[in-house]
Amino acid sequence: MDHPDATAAAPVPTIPERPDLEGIEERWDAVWEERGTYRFDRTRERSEVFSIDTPPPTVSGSLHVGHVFSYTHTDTIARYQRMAGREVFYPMGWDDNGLPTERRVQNYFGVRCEPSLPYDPDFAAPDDAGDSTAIKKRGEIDISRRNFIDLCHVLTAEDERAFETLFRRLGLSVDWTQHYATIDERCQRASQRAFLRNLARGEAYQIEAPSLWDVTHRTAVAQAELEDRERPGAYHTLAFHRSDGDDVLIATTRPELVAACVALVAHPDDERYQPLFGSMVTTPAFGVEVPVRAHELADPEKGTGIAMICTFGDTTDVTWWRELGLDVRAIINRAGRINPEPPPGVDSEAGLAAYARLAGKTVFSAQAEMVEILRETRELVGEPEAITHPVKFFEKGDKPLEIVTSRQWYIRNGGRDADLRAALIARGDQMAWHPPYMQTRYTNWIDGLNGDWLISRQRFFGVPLPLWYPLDDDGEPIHDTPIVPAEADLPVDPSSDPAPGYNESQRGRPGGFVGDTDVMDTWATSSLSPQIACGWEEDDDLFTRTYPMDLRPQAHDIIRTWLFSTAVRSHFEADTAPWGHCALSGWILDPDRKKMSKSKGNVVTPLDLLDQHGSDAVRYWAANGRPGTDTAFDDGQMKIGRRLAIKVMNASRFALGFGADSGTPLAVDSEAITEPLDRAMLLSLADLVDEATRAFDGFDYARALERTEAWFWTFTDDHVELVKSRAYEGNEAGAESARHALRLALSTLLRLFAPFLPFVTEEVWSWWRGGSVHRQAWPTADELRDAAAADGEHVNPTTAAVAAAALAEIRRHKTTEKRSLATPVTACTLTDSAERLALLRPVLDDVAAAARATGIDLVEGDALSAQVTLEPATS
RNA sequence: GGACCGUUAGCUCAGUUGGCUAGAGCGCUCGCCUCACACGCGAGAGGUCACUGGUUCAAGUCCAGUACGGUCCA
Repeated sequence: MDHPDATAAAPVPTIPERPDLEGIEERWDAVWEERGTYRFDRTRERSEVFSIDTPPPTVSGSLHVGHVFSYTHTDTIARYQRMAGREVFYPMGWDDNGLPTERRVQNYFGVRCEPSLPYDPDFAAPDDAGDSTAIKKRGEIDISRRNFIDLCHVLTAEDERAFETLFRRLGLSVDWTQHYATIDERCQRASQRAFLRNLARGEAYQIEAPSLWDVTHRTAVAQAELEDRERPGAYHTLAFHRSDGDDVLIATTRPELVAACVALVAHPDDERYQPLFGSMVTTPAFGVEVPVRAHELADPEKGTGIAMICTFGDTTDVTWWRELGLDVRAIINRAGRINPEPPPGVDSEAGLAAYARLAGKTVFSAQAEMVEILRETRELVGEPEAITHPVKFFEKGDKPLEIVTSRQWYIRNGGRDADLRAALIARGDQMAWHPPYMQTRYTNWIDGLNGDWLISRQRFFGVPLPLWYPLDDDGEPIHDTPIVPAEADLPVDPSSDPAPGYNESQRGRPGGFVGDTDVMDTWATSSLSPQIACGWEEDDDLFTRTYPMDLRPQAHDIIRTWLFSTAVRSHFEADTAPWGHCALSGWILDPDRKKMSKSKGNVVTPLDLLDQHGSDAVRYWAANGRPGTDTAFDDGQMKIGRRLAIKVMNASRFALGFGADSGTPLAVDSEAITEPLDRAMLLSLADLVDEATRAFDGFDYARALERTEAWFWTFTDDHVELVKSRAYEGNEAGAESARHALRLALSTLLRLFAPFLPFVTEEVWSWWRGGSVHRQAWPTADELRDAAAADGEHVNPTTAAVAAAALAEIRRHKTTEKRSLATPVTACTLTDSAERLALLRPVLDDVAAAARATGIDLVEGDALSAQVTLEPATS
């Protein structure tokens, strides 16, 4: 069934005298909203729907040029699909869940989340919010997690309004009645429900194990949130001691961990150390006996080829520790300081004395102290050798990650299971990747996983793990038997809601219960965006019409996080890939080819850009960025976009100027199109439609735009000039042919441009056509080819190019003579090949008229040339 | 260290299964108020397609390698 706009009757035309672009964004946004132009029609079948899993931008920041860029790409595809007959499901989400918001709420309101506090239903936001001096004076107020989350809503609501304003201004054809926020109740419910189902099926589990730990935020982090940063460090060569009195030298960048050393390791093939395998050595300073072991991960090239294994210095230590079955001798606590108590094995007098000098120190100062100790014991060999090496950081952190042992929740992701890994890689083959090489990143990431997905975070602002634990008679939690809520009761906050079957008064009491205080990783919620947007388990009707979704657009840097985790959730929950297509957009680079970033001060405010150039112009620039390709910020392109929008208006004014004052709607009658030049133009346009359609079907919006734009400029420069005289003052049939062809071409062009320039095309469409251009049918080449041969006569499509070349040749003479193009030609002889002259003859009158020539003589020759006599200059 | 992407006119980029004298826009130069548009129109200059080999009748396009830039992962 067609949308009503597609069949709306044409109005009496109203063509402005001097059309301009001022204010069209606000005007049309209001109209689209009022008419529900982009409202999703949920009566349509799945096969008729095109559903888009829009990336929810992080609310506690501000939108930047990169958003404008990539969201425009998606919108061009949405608009194309809508015109191509699909009912587009295009919701918008906001990602307000997570650390960035937490920090902002904390600072803005002067509060601190204390998950052990009960919910206070009467709590009101502090009235000195935003006043940092007042807050400093009174200090932070401790509030419950649920109250904290309420404040979050207050603050993010403002940002979300600003974001919506910007996106509307940009012309995104989002259905604004469909939206979600990752911390809202619906998302919390979905997130907890999915977790409980993962748990029930054995896909989620908890384990006490060494994991990556950010000491600043005091939380565990996942592999996907790591980044390597180059940091200065130094190799310290230390002497371990053999029982025969010889020393074994090892090089380490972390001498402060000697007390945590549990073994030495070298490569099994390393002949230097083979005699030592299986023997014991003692550690410097502490005199602890540790074994020498063999493992392939030891790098013979690195340092002295033999390394110390500590619990835990890095992820390789964890691997060695696990695979070699070593002891635990942990010395770093969750605050990133050396434990007050020495680890097992450190019990000699000298060892205890040395350890006492480290206890309580930060890792940084412990290192300095340890080096001092080793100098005193003469077990530091030579001087430390300064190096630069990659160190693992939490992407949002500013101190190196440590590894501490803690009880955490995980979701299986193939990191420990070859079958699951293969299955998830195979999911990649069920999606079409745009551009295709992005799939390699997905596959590589999964191949490189070294553990399951750690989802518990020791933070507050997030979706709580929906779990309680019974307390034994001593008041200790029994972690092995977590208590789960009924799905009907979701969402729950275990720190405010009592466990099922218990009273709140039993919280924390022996024999009672305790709530899990952790929240889930942000990605554990946003990985469910298809389920959330499509109404999983809450709106079955919507779900069957929209899921799995058609398109996931996103930036390529979050393939390892958002894209992959979404694939994991859909794999478990629905045994399917979450989408048929994923489109990866590139970065915006500044003119120096560096990634745009705030710290460099080169970020331009998107709203300023839209104000300055107009939304269509900014979209034009964005749509020129090819899928997956990094693109330089270039306001020159925006200026070109603006010129294009203006040109569309002016050309439309010309094309529609004939019969516009008759008081009747302007007709497009293909029967009237009889002139060969008009017909040849339509054939060329048909080819363009084919090409643009093919490009869009392959998600290559940039190509569709490029071709349409190039065709349009040729159209205005050549075709319009060639038919102008005939349209104005030709005989009845000739004039009508020109006019109807111009209108048909314009109607087609407006639709081809509509995905890119939604405002100006809608404006021009409204001058003479009914309904919204954005709900019209995408043009087809067939309708144009039929119109070009309404009477069964076929024209050679090359005709248009030959005529244009002839006109250009005459124009060149006028330019060379430095005369106006309006200068009359008193005599003209054109030479060209016989074939081309045959094409030229039927359209010669058009060429002559455009050249202001009384007549043109044709002479057969090798190549195109012209002899032109101009009317003498009157000076 | 591994993988992926890129390298075409001063700048930004097209160039689809190998087949033109390698294109566009911007910028530059020179002109032009031509009844849609001076926010415009016409014309011109400008390139050893990063480099080295190879396949082929034919390579910007395919293959191998090198250099440089970028990204992701170790």
